Amino acid sequence: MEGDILRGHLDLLVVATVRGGASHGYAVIEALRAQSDGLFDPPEGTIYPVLHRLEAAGILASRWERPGRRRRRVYRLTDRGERWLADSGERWRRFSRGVTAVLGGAT
Amino acid sequence: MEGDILRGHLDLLVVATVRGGASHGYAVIEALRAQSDGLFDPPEGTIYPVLHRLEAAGILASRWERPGRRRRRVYRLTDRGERWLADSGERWRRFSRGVTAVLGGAT
DNA sequence: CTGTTATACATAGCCTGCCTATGTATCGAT
DNA sequence: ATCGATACATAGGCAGGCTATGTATAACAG
Repeated sequence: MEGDILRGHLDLLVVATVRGGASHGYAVIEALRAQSDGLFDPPEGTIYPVLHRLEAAGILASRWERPGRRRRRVYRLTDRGERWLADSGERWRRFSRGVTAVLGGAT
Repeated sequence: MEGDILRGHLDLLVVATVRGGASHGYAVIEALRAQSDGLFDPPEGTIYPVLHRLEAAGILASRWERPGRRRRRVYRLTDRGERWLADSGERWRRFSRGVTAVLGGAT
């Protein structure tokens, strides 16, 4: 990956993939890779702690499932998570506009 | 400011402002604040180490100036810095497209 | 049936880099 | 004289993404 470029934006990406249908940790990783066309490919050691943190913050909620014999922790957005996602999306757009403005015609 | 949201992108922003005419550290801070419409307002303790790091990396070069009696460290882009800026601008656009793609219609 | 790969989770510890706090010095305005 | 703005610098805190490692189940190749 490209350094720590996700720093500060990873929570948003993870919540967005859960919102978009990625129900458990492993699926989040695959969704990020697929939807970013291979650009984002975070290791498991990055994603699982993020999911725990987001659950502790009340943004996600989880329950265990076992579709075969293998267990999965399945996540969904809480109401608070929905609001958080909307706010964070707006924050991202502001940030992105800010960077673009600073870059200006320079590049 | 909004947490560590600049993490991983600050070097790009600083180099872009120098490229855009901000010749010394204090001016970089003001340029970032002005050009981002107040969104980015990094403290001096953030910017000066960045400038030192960028100079050590051969991206910027500096010399001392004293327009009055007060000294300034005046920066310019090296040739390598010009190339680095072009590459980093491209990296930023890829990153931005990636995030937008992951957000999808979700927000 | 054994080894390898994919699926699925988890945590300890490292390291980067942005921030807070603090210090120095010059200059204009009050 | 004092305060704010200008201008530089560095030490130390700390969040968070990454590496490394460990567990377990399933599928498939040879």
